[in-house]
Amino acid sequence: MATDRGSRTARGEAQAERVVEAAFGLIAERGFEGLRTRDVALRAGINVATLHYYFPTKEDLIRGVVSAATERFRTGHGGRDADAVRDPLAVLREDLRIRQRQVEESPELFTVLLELSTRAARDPAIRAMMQETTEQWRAHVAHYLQAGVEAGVFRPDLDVAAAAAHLVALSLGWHLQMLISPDATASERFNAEVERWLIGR
Amino acid sequence: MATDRGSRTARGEAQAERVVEAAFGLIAERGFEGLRTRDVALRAGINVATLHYYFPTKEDLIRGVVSAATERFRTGHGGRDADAVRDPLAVLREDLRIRQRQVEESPELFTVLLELSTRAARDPAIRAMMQETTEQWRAHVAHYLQAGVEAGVFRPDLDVAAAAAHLVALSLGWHLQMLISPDATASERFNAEVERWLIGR
Amino acid sequence: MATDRGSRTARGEAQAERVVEAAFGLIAERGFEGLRTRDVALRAGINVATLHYYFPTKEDLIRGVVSAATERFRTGHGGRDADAVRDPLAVLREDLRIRQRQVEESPELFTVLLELSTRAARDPAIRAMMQETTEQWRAHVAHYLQAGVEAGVFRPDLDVAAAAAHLVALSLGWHLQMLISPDATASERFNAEVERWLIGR
Amino acid sequence: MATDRGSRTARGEAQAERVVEAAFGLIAERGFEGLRTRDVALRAGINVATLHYYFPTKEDLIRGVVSAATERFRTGHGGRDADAVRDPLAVLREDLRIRQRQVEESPELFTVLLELSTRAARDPAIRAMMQETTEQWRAHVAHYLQAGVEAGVFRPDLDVAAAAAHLVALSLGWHLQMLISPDATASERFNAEVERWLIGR
DNA sequence: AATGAATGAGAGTTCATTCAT
DNA sequence: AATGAATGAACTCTCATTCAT
Repeated sequence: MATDRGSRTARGEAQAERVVEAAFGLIAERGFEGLRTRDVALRAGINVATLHYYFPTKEDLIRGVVSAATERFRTGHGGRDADAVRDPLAVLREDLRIRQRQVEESPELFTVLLELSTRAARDPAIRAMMQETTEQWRAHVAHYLQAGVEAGVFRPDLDVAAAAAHLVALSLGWHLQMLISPDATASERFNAEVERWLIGR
Repeated sequence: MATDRGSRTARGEAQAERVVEAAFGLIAERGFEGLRTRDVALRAGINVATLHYYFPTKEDLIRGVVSAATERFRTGHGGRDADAVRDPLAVLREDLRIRQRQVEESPELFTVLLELSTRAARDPAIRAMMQETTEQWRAHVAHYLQAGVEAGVFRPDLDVAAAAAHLVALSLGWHLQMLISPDATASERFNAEVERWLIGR
Repeated sequence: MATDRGSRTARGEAQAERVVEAAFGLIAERGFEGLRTRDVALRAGINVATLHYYFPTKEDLIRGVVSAATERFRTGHGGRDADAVRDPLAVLREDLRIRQRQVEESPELFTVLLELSTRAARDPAIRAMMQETTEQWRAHVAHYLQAGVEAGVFRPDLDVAAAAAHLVALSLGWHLQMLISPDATASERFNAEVERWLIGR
Repeated sequence: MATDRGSRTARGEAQAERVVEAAFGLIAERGFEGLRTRDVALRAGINVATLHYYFPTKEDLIRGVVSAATERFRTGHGGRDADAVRDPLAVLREDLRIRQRQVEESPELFTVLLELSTRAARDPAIRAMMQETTEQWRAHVAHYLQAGVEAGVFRPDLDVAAAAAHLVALSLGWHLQMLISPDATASERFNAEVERWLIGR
């Protein structure tokens, strides 16, 4: 689903994904500046011309990477908890834990997302894709924060909307920090402080 | 002080700064990918060869930009309040307000800092410069948070270190969000929520 | 008869002609430089690989176009008047009129022939085909000019061979002119002058 | 004068001309299709990058060639006979002879001009340059034809404008013919016939 | 201190052609 | 008879950098 060329064989689809995967890895390693179509093709085990067969321009390829990266990120927040939230605090903890694990297990995802963010400022197509992702995330957070307030688990005076935005920004900023100072603060104390804030003691 | 070539005439110094300024602007507009020495020289009103006289390599120029950007950023947090903090809450508010104003008045600064962050992950020299900056910032925040706790303005159980890291990450994440969704949440409600968190009602 | 692959089914023949037709159109529109097998295939409604089934190489395809173009051109000069010419002046006028109409109705033919001419200088195979065409044309003109001289319609001292070559060159040059200055001179006055020249009043 | 970059050293100017010269030669040899910037640079004794320093795009280079070719062609028709024409018939003969010599001595000029003509149909900038050239040529011919009519050397009923266009087209067509059939008709008989036409016996 | 000219080493993209199916 | 996929070889153009002046 990286791109949506109407006619593409199952095999072709797999190839395209392999290409995106290769590009993803290279962006993680060398950033956007260091992204060379030739290297992507090499890593994907194909010829540059073949790469262009799947992604006519480098821009298209990058869009494919954005699509893959945001989708991969999305799987982080469970998503389909559209209705009831039994234990809001547990969900919050799980959420923080998932993010933590994601950063530890696949830090490249965040490196890439950060690279993409700088592009988002200039490329409307990318911006739209990333906006949708953060919006979903914020909505997800707001959902269980609201449930927590109603259940009396979180502070009754919590500004849910602001807090959700706050949490999202916090996560983003945390990851950004990690790029600059990989040896950052202990996350346990950090998370504990977040809980105290939301619970209000 | 943009760069530290010991020997440079006053006029030369001014030229070098003009060049860094030009590079800064171009990074803000087009990102790192779009940075061309030729364009920098053009904007600075000189010849490319002349640019290379001042900055032998592009890397040198970028280092100059990092240095200028971090310095410009540093002026944000008052800095010289090394000792007493009369009114911690006022300082917090002032701090949040300053950041807000900075984003509004010179958003390029953050765009550039974000670009630099992606580089920091790969370039130790840049990383060191950026680490120092965020470290100073965190120390500054921790300083007045501590004062606030001691003065009984903030929650007595506040984990000052974690909260300081939290606030810095929050700011960074907020700016990052702005790049993706320029039409962000109302900052007043956001700030109010931050205060409630720190004060604990 | 576009190409001469002995064995080709009726359907295959039709396909091949459709391909040549497409190539012809594209040469007219974009010239030789702009001729891409992919585009030809697209316009012919088939796949590039299929095109190569009919025309193994691009060169083969071009030869097919030459063949089609010269044949189409040939239909211009009546041709089979091998023996008697009743009214030489009428034939001349008809000839000039036919050329005029051809240019107006299908200018692409001349555009393509011109493109082919530049190739003829370098490709002996093409040169041979084009030589034959112009030679036939010249012979046809010489035929009725001779008849006209004998019938006393044209000047008795007319150098028939030279005049025939003259007329052919004139037509070619005229078309060439049209490419450069599409808004050319009125053809009536032009034709009248040609008549005066041949008749000698 | 190939291009008109405001600031260019005498040496730079010479280089640019050498490049155009090289391109001219290659077009003559291989046509437009065979024109490769790398080969042009090689023949001019410079690096491809240097070529692009003088001519940012291939299109620019081609325009340079057009400019050089038309200028070179223009020197054929004496030009500055703006006023009196003593001996129109002599001028005509001289004109025909000059063209003949030009074709013999530098046939590439015509090969190139023909290549350019096909481009003229698609590129307005080139078309304009070529139109101006043929227009000047036609005006020059008309000038001495008119003088000849007035002097009683040429037929009194000669349609000067049509005849001038006729002569220009004739020359163009003649050269075109030469590309297709290099072993063309004897030019003396051809020229004699032209004279008879204009003189009217 | 400054610049026009020059360049090596790519970069992205194109294209005729081939091959497995 | 037809096609999606694949490729080698090239092509135009770019860019940081150098050098002579």
